[in-house]
Amino acid sequence: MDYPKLAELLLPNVTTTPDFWYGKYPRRDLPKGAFVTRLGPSPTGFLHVGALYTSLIGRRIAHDSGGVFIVRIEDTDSEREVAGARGLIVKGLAQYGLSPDEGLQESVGTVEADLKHQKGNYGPYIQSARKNIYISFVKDLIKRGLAYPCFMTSDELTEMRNEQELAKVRPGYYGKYAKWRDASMEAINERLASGATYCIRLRANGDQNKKQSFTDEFLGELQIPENDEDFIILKTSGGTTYHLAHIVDDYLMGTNFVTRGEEWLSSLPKHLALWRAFDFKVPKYGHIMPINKQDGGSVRKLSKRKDPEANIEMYVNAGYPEDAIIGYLYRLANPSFDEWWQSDAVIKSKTLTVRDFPFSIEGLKRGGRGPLVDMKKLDSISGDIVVKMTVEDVAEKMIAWAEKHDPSFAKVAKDNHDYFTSILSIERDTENPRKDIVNWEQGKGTVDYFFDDFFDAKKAREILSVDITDNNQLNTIIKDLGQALSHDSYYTEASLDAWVDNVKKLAEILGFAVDRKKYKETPTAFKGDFAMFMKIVRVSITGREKTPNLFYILKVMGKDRVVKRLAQI
RNA sequence: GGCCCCAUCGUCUAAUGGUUAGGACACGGCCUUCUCAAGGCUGUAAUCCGGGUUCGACUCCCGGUGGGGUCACCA
Repeated sequence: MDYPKLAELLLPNVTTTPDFWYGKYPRRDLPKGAFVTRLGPSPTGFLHVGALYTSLIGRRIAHDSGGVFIVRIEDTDSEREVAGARGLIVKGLAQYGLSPDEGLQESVGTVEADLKHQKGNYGPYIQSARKNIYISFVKDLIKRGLAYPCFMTSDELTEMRNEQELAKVRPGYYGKYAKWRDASMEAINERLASGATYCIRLRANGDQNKKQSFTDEFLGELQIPENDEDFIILKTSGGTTYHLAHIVDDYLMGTNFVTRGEEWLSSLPKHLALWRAFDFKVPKYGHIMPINKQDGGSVRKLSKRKDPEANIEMYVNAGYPEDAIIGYLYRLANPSFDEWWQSDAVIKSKTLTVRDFPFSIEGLKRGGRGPLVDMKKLDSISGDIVVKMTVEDVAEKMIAWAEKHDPSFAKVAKDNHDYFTSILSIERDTENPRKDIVNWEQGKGTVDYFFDDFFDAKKAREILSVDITDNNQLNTIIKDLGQALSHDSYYTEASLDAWVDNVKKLAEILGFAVDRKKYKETPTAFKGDFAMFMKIVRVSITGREKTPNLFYILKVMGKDRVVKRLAQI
């Protein structure tokens, strides 16, 4: 068989050769040990948490080594492409501070338009714009007898698979099932003349039963079979498949450390075969275990379709600070995060953030099992992050969140900005600050009652009625309370202790026992206790049973508001 | 089903032949206390099963079992 002739016959218009592209994309001049990594998202929907996770790891490996992090849009399957998805990817990465060194910086619409917003000398960074590159390499493979056309129709393929299933053999286009592998020029010409369409397959030279040892940077040494499958590298449509694009792009772009999801592990033999077919140096590979979720009795990969946790949008909507997500993902990548995060150096530092975590590739080397999402752990990390933020920062972020998700709250918080910050300041600048805000949505719920618009007098009455069933008695207590709390002393007391003494006196006057010991000895006497008195004060001015210390609440709310609320009950 | 990978508290994991099997989150108790949060102290809780090898096994070997991934002209 005259392979060069076959190549010309099949792809007469392709005049560029691999050599041309090698000249156009020279080898990178990087410091020794520098890694070039990349994310290859396909624009099929929202930005997946797994993509964020993979980016974080890949980007960190590149930057820690003085290398480059690339984002290449992998849109070789036009049918699955979702409009606007490129924008979601670019924006999402930027929001989490994971923008690439090379790749799209912005997505404005069409591929052509987006290409004007890319950075880097190894582009285009959108695969659909690289077709002419791929085709040169495909032609080269045909010319060297390493690839050939296959005219099998999808019906024929299905039939073949059925036969294989019946015969209980491995399905696929390999060995004796590779019908067009050794077809004669005559047979090919005949099909071509009849106008038949075809795809291009790699001529495999491996043996499925032979194992090769491969060292994955994260998973360690693996035994993987050789590739014996004549897989497709160029589809009938003329588009390339992922496999071919992966090798051509990563070679040309100088990727020397491929970080990708573990689901790719099983196609590694194909990729190895391709690197060898081109005689390229095989880069390092690190396969990342997927983030899993407990679903009933079983565990499965976080699903784009079924799991809201997979969509970063969910975390944005709930108002988690970006750093909380980053911290959580770091913790998934390197469990040593916990130790670092809780070290004195970090706790006492005002400037250290999760971004300063000393990430290590070593920390990724663990059992080949993906972690389960743990929202409680996320909350714990997030709470730590929020408590480290300044009050102004918290106020600003919460308002920004509320403007999108709770406009009425955003308005009162903005209109009463000073009041809002003093609310958020409660028990904050102490040695052990309150850590009760985990995200803006939940945080809003812990402070909204300070605003009259969110104070529920009816609810307050309901709660109190449970303890004090006699309406007249309750009215009397509240009336007395209103009168007493119209004195400035309850709002101006400097120390907590003095304030408590003052309030205890008031409780006694209103007929409540203030001797705590007595209450402890006879718990049933609770109703007459100081604690009960405080509960009445708390509920009647906040509508809540759980709030920060009343000493601070009175101070922040001020006399007028407190008295007004007591009158409403 | 074939192939590949994996197996320590509920979860994430530490301990690479000798530890009372450690930590974090979650959960319980106590302290503090006007409730909550925070904080301090503290508790419950794990080496999948069965065989070897060894003076000694979470650790090494074999076999089960269980879980995950993957088997496209999708990435």
